[in-house]
Amino acid sequence: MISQTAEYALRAMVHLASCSLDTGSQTTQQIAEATHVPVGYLSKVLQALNRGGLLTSQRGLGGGFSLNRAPETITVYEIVQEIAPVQRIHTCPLGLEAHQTQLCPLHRKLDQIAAQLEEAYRETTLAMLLDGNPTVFSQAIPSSEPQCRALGLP
Amino acid sequence: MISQTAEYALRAMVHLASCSLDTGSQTTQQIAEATHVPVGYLSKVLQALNRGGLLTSQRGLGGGFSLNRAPETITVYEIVQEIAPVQRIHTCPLGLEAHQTQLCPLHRKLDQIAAQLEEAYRETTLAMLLDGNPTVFSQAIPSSEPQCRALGLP
DNA sequence: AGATAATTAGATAAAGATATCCAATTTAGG
DNA sequence: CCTAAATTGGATATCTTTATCTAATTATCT
Repeated sequence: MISQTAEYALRAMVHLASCSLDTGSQTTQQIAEATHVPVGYLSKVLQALNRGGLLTSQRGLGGGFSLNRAPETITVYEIVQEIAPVQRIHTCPLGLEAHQTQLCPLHRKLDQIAAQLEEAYRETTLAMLLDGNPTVFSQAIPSSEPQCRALGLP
Repeated sequence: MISQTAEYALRAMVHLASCSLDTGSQTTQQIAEATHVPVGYLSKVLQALNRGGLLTSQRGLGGGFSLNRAPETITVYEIVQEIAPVQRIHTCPLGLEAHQTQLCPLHRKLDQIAAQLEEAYRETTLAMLLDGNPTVFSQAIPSSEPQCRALGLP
């Protein structure tokens, strides 16, 4: 349903959302360890999210990535759309002239379903994906390892 | 949202459904021309649908493929499931022990959306994808070229 | 039985998604 | 101003999906 790359992007964004309350920015390394995503690949994904205006990046010592807006205002739709957009069917995949004005029933239905999928993504904000229990985000972290509290990592 | 292969499978099934009323079976060649799918590749797709019990095949002279059941009883879900199943999320993609019993909010939500997608496929039968107007299927075809009336081809 | 038409199966090629690695650039701090 | 830390970008490798081609098998009709 969603590509591996989009899954990585969502993990990273949820993690950054969970960090946005206390810590400032996170390095690619930290995000990679917290979300179990290959660091080299994650780097590309974060760059794409940055270009899309969802993140802000800071180079140099003490730099890293952080959310550009509040988690309540960022939707799954925006993230997915930046990485691997939902393919709507606006013109006939067979390239038929006759179907340019109106798609055949099959493609009309498939596009309806794609629209429904888009809608589901649009309705979901990052804030909704943080663990409901607020204490989870305020309690101290015993380990020195990078954590992903939103994903509930040990 | 759906793979190219699944799209091909759906086209072929809709075409066969539209043919199921008058003509009997259709050869791979005929289906390929009607649906604009590469014939060599379509062959593999039809084999898969056949193994899945959605089609019946007949070898030899006068053979070909035809639907195994009535179009009203075959759903898009069955077809998609045979070719490129919707990936539900039952276990944590990160392989975390702690998430085996309960997924984190992100993956819970993604699975909910996958379930909604499955449901949309389940609700759609092949019969619904035939052109609503019954006259389309009873009128004579002027050309000698293979036709795809369900897809509204010229 | 033989010829023809059709599916089946295997090997292989091309394209796109996923992943890795390394050099270049930027920035903060001593 | 120099060093360490961090992002950025380019080149490249691997895997999966998509697609092609060819030989083998099966079935029908004359």
